[in-house]
Amino acid sequence: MTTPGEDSSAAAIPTLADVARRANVSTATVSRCLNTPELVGAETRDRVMQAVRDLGYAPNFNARALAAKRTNTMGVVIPTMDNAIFARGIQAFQEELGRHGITLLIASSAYQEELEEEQIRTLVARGADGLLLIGYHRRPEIYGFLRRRAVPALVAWSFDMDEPHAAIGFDNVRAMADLARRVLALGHDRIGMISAPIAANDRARGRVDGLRLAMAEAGLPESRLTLVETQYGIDTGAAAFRGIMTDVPETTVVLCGNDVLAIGALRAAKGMGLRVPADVSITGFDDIELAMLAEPELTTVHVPHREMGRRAAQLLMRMVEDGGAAVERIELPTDIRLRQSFGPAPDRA
Amino acid sequence: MTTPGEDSSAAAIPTLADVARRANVSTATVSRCLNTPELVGAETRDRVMQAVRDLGYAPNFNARALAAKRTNTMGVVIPTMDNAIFARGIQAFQEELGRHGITLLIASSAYQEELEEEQIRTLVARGADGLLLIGYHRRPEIYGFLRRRAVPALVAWSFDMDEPHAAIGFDNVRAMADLARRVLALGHDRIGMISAPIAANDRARGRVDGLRLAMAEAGLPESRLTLVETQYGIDTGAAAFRGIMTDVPETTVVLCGNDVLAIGALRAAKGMGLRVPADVSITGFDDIELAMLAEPELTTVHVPHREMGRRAAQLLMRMVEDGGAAVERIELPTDIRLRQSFGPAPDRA
DNA sequence: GTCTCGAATGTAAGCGCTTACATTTTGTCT
DNA sequence: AGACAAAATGTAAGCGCTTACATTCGAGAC
Repeated sequence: MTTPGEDSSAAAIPTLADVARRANVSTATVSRCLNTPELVGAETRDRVMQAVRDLGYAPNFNARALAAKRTNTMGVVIPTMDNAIFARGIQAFQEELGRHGITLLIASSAYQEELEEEQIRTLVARGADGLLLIGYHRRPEIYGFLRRRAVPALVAWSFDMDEPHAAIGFDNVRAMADLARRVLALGHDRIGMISAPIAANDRARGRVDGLRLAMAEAGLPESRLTLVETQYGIDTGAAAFRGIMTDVPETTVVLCGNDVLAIGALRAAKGMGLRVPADVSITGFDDIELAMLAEPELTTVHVPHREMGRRAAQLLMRMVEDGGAAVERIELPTDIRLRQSFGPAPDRA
Repeated sequence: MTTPGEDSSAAAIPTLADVARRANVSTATVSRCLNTPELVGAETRDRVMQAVRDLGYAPNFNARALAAKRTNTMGVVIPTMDNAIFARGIQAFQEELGRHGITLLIASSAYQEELEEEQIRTLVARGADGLLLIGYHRRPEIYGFLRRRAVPALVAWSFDMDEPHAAIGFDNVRAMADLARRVLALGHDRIGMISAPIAANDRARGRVDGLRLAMAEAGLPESRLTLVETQYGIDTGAAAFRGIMTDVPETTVVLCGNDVLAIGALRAAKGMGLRVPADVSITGFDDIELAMLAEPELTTVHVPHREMGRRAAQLLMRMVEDGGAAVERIELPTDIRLRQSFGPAPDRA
């Protein structure tokens, strides 16, 4: 029957020691079989692996992490889950990590700065080997904390040569400036912009700056710009658009800080009986799947999300490898997708 | 300029013992301050907390988990991140957990069965106190494994009284049958259906079954149904729609297994010059944000995602509390949102 | 044969924390 | 003033794993 102390009903979770006992080796050998099999004799190895199978043994991750100081885990804190923008990039990031046997811990900050800090600390406490962070903006203390803990962090979705951190992303200022130049070239001179809240979001800020830059180049005074900041969302985008067109009916184009806001604007325009782009042009940013489905199709800035995710994974793994010694910065190109929602400025009678 | 002893290169990560030393107490007391402060004298507590702050101490999660056998962590495996359908529910799930100081580990299976198994095992190895699983379908071994490990698991997004597992969700069969009855009542008798792959997906299967059920009730033979299975995606939905309308041009309505496929179908219809719903009706399932933005607005089955997420969290926490003794099943109501994409069957000349 | 060396395995010391149990301190009641 | 319970704190044994170091063994090299 059952060996005494091996009461099946109490079937405890098998441990390394159980495997060792069954295979008649020391725990060290079992551990080696699992981690560095080449150091173990073939015969022994087979015996051990058989025992592993028999017992249905699975290593306890926490114990392993504790003993080995390495977790094969990366962490990421995204502003929100509920957002097609990050979904694609993160998915690619995860896939690439998965290919290398690394698990991804995902946390979301709900666009709240303090929550992001907390999540970062949690991730570090959980032993993440490296962290992917969205955008540069966060208190210096956090970066200090990360450095002290020797946890390599990679900033994504942004790129700025003036920032000292490792990053992979694109230059939000330049990307938006490029788009804005096209806009201005078509005679638009009463500009609206709907932006996500700028305070804690360098990407949003950069996009606004890009527009301002292009306007300055074109000699358009600041007064020609109507800027509205609003939370991320289709509804809020729609409301912001209505606000702009009510306050400044002469507006000929509304640039949006992201596609979701733009979709909202598009919808609001339709609701107000405005034709797009005959009466007013609308543009987005990100080129999410929806952009091409909108009616009319949305002109927007295309961002290589999947490539960014994939390469972010590779880069971060490398950083973990060599202790984050070198600070690499990778700038990814964006390009403008001109679609139906954008046309020349209307002739105002 | 650095404070002596704060040599950034050597600054080791502070441990419980460091805090204890600095506060002049035993490690046990520090631990109690952190976990059960009411057991510690006020004065001592202050001293310890001060030391914690001074040192910037943060508990090592893995060590804690190892010693305490409790991680305050839940896990979830979702088919894909890149999917508005789960995003909302999971976000609510996470928020509710967060309110109770529990972290969520998210893994994605890319709709692959084996990958899901692997992720479940990983999550368990990482010490998740409980698991949220999408749908019932998975090998019995997995459920056995979970039981042996005493990790409570809650199935979501599905509900079936015949299944023995704890669950919170809705009856996919009934929900789709309800919608289908409405469809049939309006004279449609050449039915197309675009479904996600059914093999490993009880939700998708249930929805198809629901349609079949309604057809049977209405006395419509199986031959009146054109069923296409295809991967999740707008493009694939569009392709499937084209396929159906090409093969069986008399089709008067196409029901889709989810909104994303339906959006694709809508788009394809437009591309083919078909008017919706004058020439053909189209319906979706899930009522994601896009449904109302589609052109025409999409008729669909509304699912209370956020409520499901929130209550799933509560239920799962309770299950962890009492060791998953009682098997609770919660059925959530769905309802039909009739919108523009759906109308009476056209008179075929 | 003896010596050396490398391969295979074992021994045991932690990793940073929790917690049962033991001990000391304090306050209360007679 | 003494006895005793309750409150506060300490002691120390692990949790399950990795890994530096020690040991054993057999195969050449001489």
